[in-house]
Amino acid sequence: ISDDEFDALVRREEELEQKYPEFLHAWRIESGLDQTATRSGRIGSSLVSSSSSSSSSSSSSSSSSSSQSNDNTNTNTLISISIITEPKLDGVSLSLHYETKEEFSSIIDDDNDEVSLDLRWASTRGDGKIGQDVTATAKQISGIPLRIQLPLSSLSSSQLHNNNVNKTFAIEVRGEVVLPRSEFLRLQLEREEENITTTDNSDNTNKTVNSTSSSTTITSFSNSRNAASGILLRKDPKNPEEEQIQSNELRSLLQFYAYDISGLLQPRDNNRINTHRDEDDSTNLATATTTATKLNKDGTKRQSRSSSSPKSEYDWGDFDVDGCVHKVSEATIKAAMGYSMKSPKWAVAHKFPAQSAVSRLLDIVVQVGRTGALTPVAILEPVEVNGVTIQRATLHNFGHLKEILGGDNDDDKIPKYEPVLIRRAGDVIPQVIKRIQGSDVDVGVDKDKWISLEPPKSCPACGSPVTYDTSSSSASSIGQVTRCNGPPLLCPPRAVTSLKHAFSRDALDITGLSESRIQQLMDADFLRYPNDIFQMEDSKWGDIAALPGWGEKSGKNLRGSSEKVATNGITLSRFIFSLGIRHVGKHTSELVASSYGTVEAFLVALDTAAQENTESSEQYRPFPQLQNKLGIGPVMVESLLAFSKTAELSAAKDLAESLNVLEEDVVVDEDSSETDSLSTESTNKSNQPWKGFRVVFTGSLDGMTRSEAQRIAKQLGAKSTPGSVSKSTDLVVYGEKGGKKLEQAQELGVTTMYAQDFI
DNA sequence: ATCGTTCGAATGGGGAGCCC
DNA sequence: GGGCTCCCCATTCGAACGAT
Repeated sequence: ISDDEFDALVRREEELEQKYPEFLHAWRIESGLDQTATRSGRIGSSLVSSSSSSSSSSSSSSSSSSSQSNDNTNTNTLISISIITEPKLDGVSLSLHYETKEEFSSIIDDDNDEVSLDLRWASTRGDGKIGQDVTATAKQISGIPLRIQLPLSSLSSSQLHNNNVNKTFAIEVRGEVVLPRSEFLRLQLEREEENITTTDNSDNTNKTVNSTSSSTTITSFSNSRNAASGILLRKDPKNPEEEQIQSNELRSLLQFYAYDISGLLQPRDNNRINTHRDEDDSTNLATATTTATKLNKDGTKRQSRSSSSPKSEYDWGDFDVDGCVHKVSEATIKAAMGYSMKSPKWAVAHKFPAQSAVSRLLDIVVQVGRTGALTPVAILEPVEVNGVTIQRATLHNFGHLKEILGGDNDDDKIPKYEPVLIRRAGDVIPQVIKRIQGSDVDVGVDKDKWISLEPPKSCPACGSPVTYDTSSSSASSIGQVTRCNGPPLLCPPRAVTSLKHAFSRDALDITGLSESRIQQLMDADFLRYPNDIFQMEDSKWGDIAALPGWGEKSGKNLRGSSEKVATNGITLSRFIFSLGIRHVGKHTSELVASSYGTVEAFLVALDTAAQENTESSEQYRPFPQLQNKLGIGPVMVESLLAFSKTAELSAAKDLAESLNVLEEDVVVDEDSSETDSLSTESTNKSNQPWKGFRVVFTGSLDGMTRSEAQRIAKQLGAKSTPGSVSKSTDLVVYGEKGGKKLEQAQELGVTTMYAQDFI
């Protein structure tokens, strides 16, 4: 529901509470949170409700609870959580990695009271994927220290007595790179002026090779986030000194504000570096009132920038802010809450409402996706929203489309030029909100002026009949995805997007091949299967370079890219991901890869599956290795089975032939491949002391991550390794600082085991 | 002119675990 | 077993940048 609807509900609740105070929950009165909860909307209420659930059911596992402070005998114990609110800067996120020079052991031995960490590298996009390496630029950005000193006392005792003595000690600092608005405006003016003068010159002396700048006209920046991004990604200029200076100047305009420090920085005994405020003090960050925390540790004196702008560095009136972020400040609770794949779970963003505008619907076109999904897209009269022109917006599917545009009578068509309300969701994505009935344009009965809202009966690209995703229970057609049911490779848009997917960065990682280039190569008969790029004959590379839009350089680059992949090889999970099997994305590919280890094993499994009788009643029979894999269910197995029976299987085999597909190794974080010793263990069925157990891990397990431990438990026959303790739990393995779960286990009489014994 | 990348949200799904 | 939450998967949009 929209923020407006939510606020309306909150107001109604307030009214009801005043009218019937006898129904107020005890926690609302006690917590003192009720005011903020209603005022700040979602964030407040979601936190309140989660803490209320933990107090109402005695055995539920609240995320963390500071166990020392459980001296309160009240059954309605509330966990006190402090929330810090900061502005959400609109910039480019940056991940900084700092590492000690020496191994960890020597740091302790030297009787230092500080650890120094040096900036190793900086990359855009910190989570999971490695973004672009921008280390060189980052070193010149104001607010990014080259070295950080941390007091040893800030490290937890478990870290100090860690077994990993011969590892270096590293932390990751995440933050936002921004260009202050004043600088942005100044740059914009400068560029506009420069453009006027250069265009004036070029009118007369077009031929003169100008020495000051490249021949392309300098376009002015349109918004400060993109400008920051552009400056950040700008590479080191090779040639003239002049450009070098200009580049350095631009870089020095950027500023960095940290919002998260993670890695091995842990609280010690819950005292040191506990709340946000303490964290600030210990690393000499800004005070709590400054909102954006600035990482500005001494030791590295940044050259102070030109004092043209004497404003306070914490005056965020000079920054673009697109909302605010509410964060849990206690480090222990933050650590317990952890991260999802994309973002921390201890922070919630509350964004400013998006601007909306009115446009007109000109047409609805149907796009064909890689999996055959037919997606309706609205073609709109161009309108300006938040400084950009909107002309298209996805309508997701035909059920959703009808709900938005269907009108009062559930029409199956809509007149052209009908006004629609649109906005940019999150200030980025064009979105059609609703139809505004009552057009001032009368289109009459002209058939061309009416736009159909019905899904097509056949694929607009290849003419194959369509199917509708059958949702398991609901028979309603709302929201169903319409799909092209024909052979994927005979449907042009599907063939192109399949190849695009196979060459994408997370798959085979071939650069220089966009969708349009792939289309071009397919039309010219150079490309049909992914493997073709690796089997290209020498002469054909020349032919490609001769195609329109190509050149010697681009041809050579593409060839270089493919040869690099061929020689360096790719991991098994990337190989599997590149096949584009439905329901088998990046993560699932890793799961599958970790089940088979080698391509050979994987292909053999597909082969045997292909020969299986489809009528088999046992769901996992075609893929016994996947049976106990968490995260892989019947639909995925079905999808793999379907793939094994298509012609694409032989294409996959060819690809495996010409590529060096690497065995998965333990470098992968979660659910990584099996090491040799483990796989022999797993094949030895007799060695399963925990057969059928449900095993829960809690506390820190020396020497291994929790996911590693969970995997090993499964090797030992464990049935599942859930995250919390319940009645059905058979065994709890506890390490240092295992708090609540251990207590619960003892209450429930579940068997427990010390982590060292487990190891 | 093209390519790859960045920012972000919305849709409807599958898989898994927990509570009742 | 139904209801619910959380994570993962696929798909869509546009502007700006450096490099080519």
